[in-house]
Amino acid sequence: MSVEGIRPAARARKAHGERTRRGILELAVNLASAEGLEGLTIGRLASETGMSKSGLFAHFGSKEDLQLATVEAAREIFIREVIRPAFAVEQGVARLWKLCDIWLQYVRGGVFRGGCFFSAAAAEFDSRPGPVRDRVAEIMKEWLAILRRAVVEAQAAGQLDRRVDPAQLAFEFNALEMGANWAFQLYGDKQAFTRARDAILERLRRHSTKSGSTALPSQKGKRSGRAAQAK
Amino acid sequence: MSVEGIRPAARARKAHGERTRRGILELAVNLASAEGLEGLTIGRLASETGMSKSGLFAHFGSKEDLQLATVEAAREIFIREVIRPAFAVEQGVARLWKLCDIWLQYVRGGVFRGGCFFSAAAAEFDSRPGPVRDRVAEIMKEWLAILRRAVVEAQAAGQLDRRVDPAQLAFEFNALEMGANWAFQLYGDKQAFTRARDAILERLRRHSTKSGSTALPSQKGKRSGRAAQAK
DNA sequence: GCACAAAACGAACGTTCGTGCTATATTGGC
DNA sequence: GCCAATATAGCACGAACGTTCGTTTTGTGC
Repeated sequence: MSVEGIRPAARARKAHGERTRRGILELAVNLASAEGLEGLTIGRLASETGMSKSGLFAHFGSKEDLQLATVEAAREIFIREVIRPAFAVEQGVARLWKLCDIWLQYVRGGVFRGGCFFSAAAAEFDSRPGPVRDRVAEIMKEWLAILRRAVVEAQAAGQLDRRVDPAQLAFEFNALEMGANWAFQLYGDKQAFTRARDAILERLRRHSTKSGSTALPSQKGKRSGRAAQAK
Repeated sequence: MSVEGIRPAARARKAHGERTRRGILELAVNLASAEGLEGLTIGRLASETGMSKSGLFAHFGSKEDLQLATVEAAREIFIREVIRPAFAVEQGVARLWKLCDIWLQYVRGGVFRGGCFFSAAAAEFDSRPGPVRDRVAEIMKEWLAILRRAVVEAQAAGQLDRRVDPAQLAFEFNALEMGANWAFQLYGDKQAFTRARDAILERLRRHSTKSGSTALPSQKGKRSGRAAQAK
C-alpha cells in the first residue's frame, strides 16, 4: 500500500513533486527542532507552506513517515553543515577539533531554529519506542562513532596520547557540546559555547603530543578565548 | 479567575483533598518525565489514578497549573533525593563530589521513569515561552548555583585550586551528568555513568589540593573505576 | 489537442484534547 | 444531626488532531 509499488513508468518523471517535498521538509525540520517532532502538526505545516492539509499529507503516508522523512532531512543538513566541512581538514587532532568547533558554531549560528535537532529529538523520543526513536538513536551513534574514529586517527598519527580511551573522549566532547546547546536554548547564554570550547580545547591540549598541538588554535588569554569569533 | 480568590474561611481545613492531590502529582511527575509535560494528558492521568477527568481537573485550574504543580513536585523530590543527602556531607570537595555522585545515582536508580525530569522538561520547553519554561529554567539555575557554590566553598576551604572558574566547573559537571542521562535514556548504556563519573573525578583530582583529595574516593584501577558499585 | 497521471484541494470522518457547567457524595464544625 | 464547604462524578462543548475520500487542477508525451 501507500507508496510501495511505486509507478513503473512514471517514477522517472517525478517532475514537480520532489521539489515541493523538499520544501516541506525544510520547513518541517525547523519547526520540529523548535516544537518537537510530535508538536510538528500536519495542519500547522500545511498552513506554513500554504498548502492544504490533504495535499501535503499525500506526500507522506502517515505522520510517522513524515517524522522519519524529517529526521532524514535533518541528517542531511547535519552532514552538509558539520561533517563535510570537518572532513575537508586533514585527519588527526585538526579534524577532531574541527568537528567540535563546527558543531558549536552550527548550533550558535541557528542552523535550526530550536538548536540541535537531534538533541531535541533524542530527548523527546527516548521513552517512546518505535522507528523514529530507533532512527534517531542510530544517527546519534553515527555521530559518536565519527568522533571516536577521529580520536583513533589522531592517536594513529601520533598526535594524541595513546592512553586515552577514544570512546571516553567522544562521550565527554559530545556531552560538553550538548551542554552548551542546552544552556543556549534555555538561557540564550552564548558564553556556554566558550565554556564548552575551552573545556574541549583544554582536554585536547593536555593529551596532544607536540606535533598534535600545532593543529590547535593558538592559546589566547585564558579568559573568554575567542569571544570575537562570530560577533 | 480559577483558584485566585481562594476561599477565605475554608483554606485552613483542606482536609482530604491535599492527600489525593499529592497522589496525583506523584503519578504526574513520573508520567511527565517519560512522556513529557505536554504529553502528560489529563485524561490519561485520570484513568491512571482511577479518577474522573473532571474530578481530577478540579484540583488544578488549568493544564498549565497542573504542569507547574508537577514541576514543583519534581523539584521537591529532587531536593529530597539529591540536594539534602549531599548537604549532609561537610562543605568542600566532599560535598561537591557528593552532589555529582548522587545525581548520577538518582538517574541510574530510576527515581523518575524517564530519567532526569528537568533535563527532559528543559529540552521540551526551551522553545516554548511561558511560565512553565520560566520556572524550569529557574530551577535549573538553582541547581547550577548550588554546584557553583560548592566549588567556591571548596576553594575557600583550601581544598580546590583557586584559579579554576567555579561557573566553568559547574557547567562542565552539569554537562557530563546530563550527557550520562542522555546516553542512558537513549541506549540504556549504564557505562555512561562510569564515564561521567570518571571525567568528573579526574577533574576534581587534578584541581584538588592535598587536603582536598582526601575527600575523594580512592583511586582504583584506571579501568571502569567502581563498576561494582550498584550491581 | 487529447488523454492520462501526478499533484493539490476541500470537506468530512472519528478521536482526543482541555475545559466548562451541573449535580451528587463526603466531610468537618457547630 | 444539620449545614456549608469540599471533593468527585457526569456530560457536553469546541477545537485540533491524523486520516480518508472524491474531485479538480496541472503538466507533460503522443
